[in-house]
Amino acid sequence: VPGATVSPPPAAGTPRERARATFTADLLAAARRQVAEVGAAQLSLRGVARELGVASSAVYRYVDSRDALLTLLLIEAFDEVGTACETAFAQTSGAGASAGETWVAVARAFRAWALEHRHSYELAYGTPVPGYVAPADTTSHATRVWGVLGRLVIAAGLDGDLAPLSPPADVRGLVTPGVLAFAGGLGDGGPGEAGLDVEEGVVRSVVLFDALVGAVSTELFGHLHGVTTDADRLFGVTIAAVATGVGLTSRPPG
Amino acid sequence: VPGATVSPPPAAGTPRERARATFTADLLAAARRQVAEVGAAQLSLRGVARELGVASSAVYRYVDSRDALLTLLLIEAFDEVGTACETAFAQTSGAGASAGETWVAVARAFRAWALEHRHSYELAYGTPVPGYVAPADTTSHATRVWGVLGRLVIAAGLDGDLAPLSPPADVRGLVTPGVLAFAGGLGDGGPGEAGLDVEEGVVRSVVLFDALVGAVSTELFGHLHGVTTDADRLFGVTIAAVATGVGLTSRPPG
DNA sequence: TGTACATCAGTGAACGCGCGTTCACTGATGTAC
DNA sequence: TGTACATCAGTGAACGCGCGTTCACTGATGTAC
Repeated sequence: VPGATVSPPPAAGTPRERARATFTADLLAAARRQVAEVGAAQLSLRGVARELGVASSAVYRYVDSRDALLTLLLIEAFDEVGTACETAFAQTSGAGASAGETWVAVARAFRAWALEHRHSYELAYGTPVPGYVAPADTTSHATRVWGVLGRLVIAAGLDGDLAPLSPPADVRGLVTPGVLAFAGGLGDGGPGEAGLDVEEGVVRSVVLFDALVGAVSTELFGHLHGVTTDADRLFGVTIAAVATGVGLTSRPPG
Repeated sequence: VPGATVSPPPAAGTPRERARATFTADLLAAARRQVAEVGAAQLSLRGVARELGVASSAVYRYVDSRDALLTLLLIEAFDEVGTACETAFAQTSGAGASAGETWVAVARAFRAWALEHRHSYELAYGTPVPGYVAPADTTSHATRVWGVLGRLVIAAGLDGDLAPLSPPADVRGLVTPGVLAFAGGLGDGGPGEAGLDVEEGVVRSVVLFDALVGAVSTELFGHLHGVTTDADRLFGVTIAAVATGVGLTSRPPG
């Protein structure tokens, strides 16, 4: 009956596999909750096991080590924020918004995710967790936000919404070949086809990325505590100002 | 002999007091080294005691708790970076540089300190140390960098180097009264006398501050790893772009 | 100058806590004939 | 359908480590008379 295995039933696999899958899901959920509560640096396998009502050694049937669990959560975090930014980009630019408006929407999505998942943000963009180094296979997930920023710049160029860098800067040789290749593969046919300087585009993306991390980190880590009466609005103004800096013009409608 | 106590000798105080002072200095130095090596989150009183060759309980004669020690180091960090920025500001603006040039110099000083004191930067501007809350008396030290940025904006306004916020933004009611008062006391007579909108000036300072933290955090926390061939130059371009965003024009010389 | 007392520095043991990881083990679930 | 064996899940105890903080204590350094 080889055909039977082709179309998987609602819950696929042998009973054992299903049990394993659900327990793994529970384990990840518990780990997520733990990170949300105490932060990634304080994530402990024993704590997770405790929450699941299971011996601490049992966790090792499902996960190689604490660091492996951290990696799973890190990938999840990058995917969440990546999806949030991609969605915001698609919806806003799809609705015919200017590059500046799209940028603000993406930035707001980034911030909203960070505020909702404070400790995931810390794990992804904060101080590295002591003793933990993210393995190489996390980068493809981390890159998704970069992809959005890159396409944002490209779209702005295509729409004529891109002012020259001001002050003018020589960016030749600033960007790594690997990243140049990555940027070249973005958008419809890439930035080159749009007559854009790829290197300069990457630099603009870096400024945008720095702005995201800067604005969210200062707010989340308490450096704006007592400074503003309306963090939301201040974020918007801040983000818009940076847009001007990178040359993302927000043309008046019409 | 009350007059004798008025002019303190080179090493002041009773022998006991002097011993206490030097031991305290040694303790702080060891704690500094420890933070530089393993990071603030991993700072331990036992580790410090070990480095000093002393019983762990002995440290409690000099410091109330681990948190109190962290506070001392945090204040030190803020003072270091504050001094660095203040010096850069004074030297550059004193040499007749434009607002844009002064801003770049201050930003470079900020970054240089961060690179040299990685873990102090993390303590001051990174993810909060789990379980530690900075007491209120650290804020006056944290504020020094803010003071530099504020005076920078004021100086730019006085020199006519300040373009209107672009895109124009309504910033009324955005800033807390306390911070408005702080900003009003900056510079020679304050921003009001220079015909500046104090609230708008604070917002500009926030953008600059976010840019500092953003650029340094992304670099230090590894998010630009493999992106650039010259982090120094990229930082300069990034920072200059933000200057344009907040309206700090760098007029061509002459 | 000398004695009696108070102050302070530093010791070492202990309390109580938490952690990651390993390992021999008991049972249950699957598989092959 | 039934038996013999292999696989896997989960247990509980243990190893070895580190931490912050307390506490009764020994000595040395200071102070008052």
